[in-house]
Amino acid sequence: MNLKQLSEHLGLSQTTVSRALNGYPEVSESTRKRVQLAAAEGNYRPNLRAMSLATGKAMTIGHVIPVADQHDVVNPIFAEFVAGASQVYKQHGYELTLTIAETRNEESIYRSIAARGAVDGVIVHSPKRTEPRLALLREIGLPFVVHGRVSESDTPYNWIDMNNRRAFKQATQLLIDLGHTDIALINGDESLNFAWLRRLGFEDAMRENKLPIKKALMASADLTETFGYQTASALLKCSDCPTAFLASSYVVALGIRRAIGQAGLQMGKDISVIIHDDELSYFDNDGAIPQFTATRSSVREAGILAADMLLKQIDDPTLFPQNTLLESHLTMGLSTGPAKRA
Amino acid sequence: MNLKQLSEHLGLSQTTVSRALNGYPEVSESTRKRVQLAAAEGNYRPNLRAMSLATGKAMTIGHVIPVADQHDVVNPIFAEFVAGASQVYKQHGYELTLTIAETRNEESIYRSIAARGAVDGVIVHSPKRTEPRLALLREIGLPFVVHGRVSESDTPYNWIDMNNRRAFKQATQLLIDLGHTDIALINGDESLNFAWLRRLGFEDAMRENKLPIKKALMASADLTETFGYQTASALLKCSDCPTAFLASSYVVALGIRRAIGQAGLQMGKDISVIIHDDELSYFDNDGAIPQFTATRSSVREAGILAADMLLKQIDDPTLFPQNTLLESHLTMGLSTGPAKRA
DNA sequence: ACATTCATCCAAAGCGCCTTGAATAGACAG
DNA sequence: CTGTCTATTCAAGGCGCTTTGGATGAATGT
Repeated sequence: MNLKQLSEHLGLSQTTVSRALNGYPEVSESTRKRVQLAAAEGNYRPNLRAMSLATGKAMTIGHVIPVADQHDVVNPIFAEFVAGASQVYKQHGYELTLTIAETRNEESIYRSIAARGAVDGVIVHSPKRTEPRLALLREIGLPFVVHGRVSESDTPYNWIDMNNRRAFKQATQLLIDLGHTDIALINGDESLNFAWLRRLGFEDAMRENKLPIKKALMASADLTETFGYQTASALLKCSDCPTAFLASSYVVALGIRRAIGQAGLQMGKDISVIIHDDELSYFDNDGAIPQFTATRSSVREAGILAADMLLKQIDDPTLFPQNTLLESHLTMGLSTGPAKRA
Repeated sequence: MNLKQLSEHLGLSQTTVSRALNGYPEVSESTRKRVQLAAAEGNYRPNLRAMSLATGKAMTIGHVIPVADQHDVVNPIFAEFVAGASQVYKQHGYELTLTIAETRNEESIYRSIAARGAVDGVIVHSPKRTEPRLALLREIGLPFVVHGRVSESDTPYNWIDMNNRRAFKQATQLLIDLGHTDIALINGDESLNFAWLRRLGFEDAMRENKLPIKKALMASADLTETFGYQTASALLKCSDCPTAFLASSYVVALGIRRAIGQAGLQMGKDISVIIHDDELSYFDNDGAIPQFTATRSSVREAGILAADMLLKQIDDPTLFPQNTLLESHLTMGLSTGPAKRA
């Protein structure tokens, strides 16, 4: 069932039917009713392609997920973020297309997306400390919202981010207050800005408390369970072991916990751990007392807000770029305790 | 830059330019070269919407992810599956759109997708034991591939699945061979077919070995860490505790491991655990000896195969439905050992 | 009675592409 | 030199929708 058929069926012109369905005022209420009824009966849905060709709007948002190569780790937070964003899109009649972009093709992929008219805007995931994508997207003229910030950018742009620096400063301070001085930071890839900011937050706190920042206690890589395990295992064997760990994700903390257990130590007693918890739905770090002390921030919520921001920007391109900085909540769990003096 | 502009720039008709770029033979090689060069220079990409309107093909595949409600758990395997599938789509010039469908709207969502002409086919995720979606999609006439099988379906359809029943039978047998008789099954939601089949596999082995199947040792729910922890904790307190666990996912096994540790027991010594491992990239259950004994099957690989199957089906709609049954590999890890007699 | 307004509705153009059917020109055969 | 092929190229229509610019008739005002 398409517009033509529907209009013939009703004995009306395509114009009138289209207007009736799209809420234009130049249609009498009685015919509008009639049209709506017939459309519902015939299960009529305007063809998205035709519509978008006619209006010039794609009614689609692109999510571009960067990976180093095809076999790279897929960051588990994407699914959760996208789950949030997609709610918003659905409400506004938008579709969501997903593109996995290898870093080396990134530019051509963005250009292609734009030139093909496939999307009205994109969400930029996993920004690096310096982001060539911003300039690229501006040049192309494609509206975008970054999930995360870019440290080194002068020109304003849309972003939504969690206050990584503050969260990790706060978490570090808590560990220091508990008496820990040798704190290890198991961080994400520090060429990514979120990880970089977390490190700065960590260093902020250490410096303010006049504690030495030891390179040996900092590691940075993809946040896999194995990375957490191996790094923590090694650190727990060294001469002056850390008494506390700061973990950049739940997953990596699982590895740390494994290492602690294997070393015959007890988490929350011998060794303290604080994680950043993105509140992934299958790791509900919850219950009466959460197992991990954590800085928490819902990445699904971030997805909702980012989608909202992007649609607003598309709706009104003259809008000045928006920013949203989410604060995390520090919640006490079972994984922290006072430092044991060596 | 669109076709018209490009053709005017070249002093050719749109027909010729279009044909030159799409590889039709009615164009001299010299002009084809000229056109290709100009297209590359002008960064010309055919507008996807116009193309799809003209050809009637959307050049897009839909992935529809069912959830119970908006706040539901997002299964972590989707991201990995999609990562695989998207490789294939890219190679063939297809886009991928993602839709999260609440079960209660499912029918209208599929109908809407089809009527809007937004996709050429869909991947059906998370099939239940009985699937109204199959009949629906057939009625609509939308090509589809199911990731998983539906137990109760007479009519053939495209699917790709892992041999869940066999995998769990095999895993159970291994535990039995190690001397375990009280084996707990921590399974996914058994209204979903994969979980149902795993249960059948488990029961197959128990029955063949004349061991009692105890309802009290079987649990079924969303595969979260907490579910694993709580269930295992409870089971380890009961009078006749299980000496082994069969876990339907890595995540749920993490919870089980936590419970075991907390009970003062040792995994692989006091209690054995076998998991099914979907080989998620951030849980590389690998190394010299994997931490978990597991039946393994790459869900990313499944995504690749499913996408391939779907594109073939779209390419030739007369094709008889294809099936692929993947076998899992049982690999020994640190989490299993001989049963300790009580 | 005539001009003017207003509420409805419609015909047709256009979005950017592909594709059918035809035209043109050069090559070749008779 | 004319007729027939073949190789190239083109004009125009159509995909399904929105939207511009009327058209129509009834209602209103003078």
